[in-house]
Amino acid sequence: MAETGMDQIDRRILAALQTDARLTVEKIGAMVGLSASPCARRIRRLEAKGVIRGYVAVLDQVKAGLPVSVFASVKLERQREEDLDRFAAAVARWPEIVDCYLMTGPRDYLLRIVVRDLEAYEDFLKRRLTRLDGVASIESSFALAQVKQSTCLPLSEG
Amino acid sequence: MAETGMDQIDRRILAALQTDARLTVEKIGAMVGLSASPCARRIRRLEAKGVIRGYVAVLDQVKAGLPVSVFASVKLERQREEDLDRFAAAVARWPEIVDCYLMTGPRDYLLRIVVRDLEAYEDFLKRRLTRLDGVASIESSFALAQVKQSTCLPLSEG
DNA sequence: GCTGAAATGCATTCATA
DNA sequence: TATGAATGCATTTCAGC
Repeated sequence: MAETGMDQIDRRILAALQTDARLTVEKIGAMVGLSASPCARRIRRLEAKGVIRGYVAVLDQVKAGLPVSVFASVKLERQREEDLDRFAAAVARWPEIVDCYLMTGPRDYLLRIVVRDLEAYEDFLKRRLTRLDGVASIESSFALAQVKQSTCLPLSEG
Repeated sequence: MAETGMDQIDRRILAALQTDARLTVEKIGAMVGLSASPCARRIRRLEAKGVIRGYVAVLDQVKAGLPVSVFASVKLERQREEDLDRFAAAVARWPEIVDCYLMTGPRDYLLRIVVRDLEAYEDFLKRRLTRLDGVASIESSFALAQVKQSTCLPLSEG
């Protein structure tokens, strides 16, 4: 099992920051039963250990003018390390791909691609994904709506 | 096409905040060619319009002790509004489900579920998902690795 | 490792153009 | 609608326990 070295207070601090990163250390401290300075120290330590990767603004996809999410599952012709590396490099390069997972099972990757409309997706598919060396097949599924997007991992224990 | 009412400066501010929400308004202003106060005003306006949903801490799933992501595609027995609503309510209730999309095609929902290990997933499946009324079938695919997780939407134009 | 107080630095507000 | 100065507040640091 993975040892995280965190106690219950750390997890409660993380839960608070995953909900609202603008909370003051004083308020977070009050939530977890600590005063400001030790609370700040714990947060710095979680940052230094890399548990906290960063702080970001979360946008509304629709209001930002990018309402369409497409899930594309990709199968490669070969799964040698160099094939995987080349695919990962392309994925990192293209901002339309917002999420990418290496998967078990018959399909190698699952991507989430964010675009303005279906025409933009067609364009991305034709000019980018299908032109990439080593891609054997792509299956696209379209999201009609985002039912839930949580920024909080389920940290109840550890 | 969706009218966002944003100009190029707004988009560049959003790009900066999606990368690092801790940037000072002064630095963001410098990036986009504005001084602190008008830059702050634009940010408040984007918050008020709901383009910016909030500010959150992003965690490293592995270092937080929750290394496993499972994608589950769910098919319901019926797709009446009340069936969809009931499913959405359950999804909102369960913190293990971090993402949920209503999909086109033969499968109704795509979920991402985050757990500590496969045993925890089995537990979640048996005690929660499969027990939910109206669920016809569930197909699970496991992520071996997270190749990319971007917090930035591709805002290049709009 | 926590507390509480003092100091630093940033965001916000306001007067001005 | 932008600027720049002044105010107010959060974070950080430090002395003490």
